[in-house]
Amino acid sequence: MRQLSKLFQALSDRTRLRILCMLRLRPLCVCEIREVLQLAVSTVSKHLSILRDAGLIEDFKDGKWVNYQRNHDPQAEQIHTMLQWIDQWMADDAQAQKDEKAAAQADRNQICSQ
Amino acid sequence: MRQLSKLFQALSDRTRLRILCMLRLRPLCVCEIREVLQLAVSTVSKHLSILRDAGLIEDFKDGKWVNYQRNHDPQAEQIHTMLQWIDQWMADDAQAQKDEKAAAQADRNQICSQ
DNA sequence: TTTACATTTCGTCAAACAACGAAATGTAAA
DNA sequence: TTTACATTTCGTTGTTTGACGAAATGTAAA
Repeated sequence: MRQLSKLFQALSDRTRLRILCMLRLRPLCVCEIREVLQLAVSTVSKHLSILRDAGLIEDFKDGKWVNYQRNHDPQAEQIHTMLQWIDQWMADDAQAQKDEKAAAQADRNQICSQ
Repeated sequence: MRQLSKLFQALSDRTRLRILCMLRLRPLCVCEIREVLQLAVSTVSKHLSILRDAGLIEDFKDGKWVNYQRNHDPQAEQIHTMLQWIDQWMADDAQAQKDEKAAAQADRNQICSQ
């Protein structure tokens, strides 16, 4: 039950729901997500660690970047069901659509190192 | 999205998850739930109002008692899916089983008016 | 190894939250 | 109407949370 409440706790923040929606598009690095959300990098990093600790996303490194993607572990059936359930709920969400659009145009090579 | 984060916020507290599990058994009044949880009545009432505002449960009056049950509105498909998903996750949860047992034995006519 | 820079960790602050008891509300029986 | 009592609302308190900037960490190129 503790793990379950932790999962829901991770999902109870709108910023984190926005991140989950963005990650439908493709894996994103912290600065790409930061660009869309317009929040401090440390804040975004914290949100990502909460989503990861809840088992909703995972990360993989690519040079100096850390990419985040939705959990692809085939073991985690319930997480996948939950993510699909969220996708369904958010299907027509204006903010999510706006964010996905912005994320699609975000390019880490342009955004970073400013 | 606001409604969705509100739903997850309601689900992010272990006490409220325990209440949802108890309500699998039958509709319960505040004092029966209070008996199982061993919390102040005002605290339980607050938890119930949060679950209700999120659309997870509904109440109906029976004399001086207010009964709470899981949402039975046939319109609320997504809520039902979510409740089933939670049931599945909690299927083997020891605390939930203990609570359901305690709730089964709780009798409002004995518990109340002490 | 030095440098550049993406990311995480740390410390702080204001807002939100869960708990409680006391007071208010509502309902049914006396 | 008075009384009893289940429930809700209100005000307070300690804890958790989300935000930030600064400092620390890690990685790859110079």
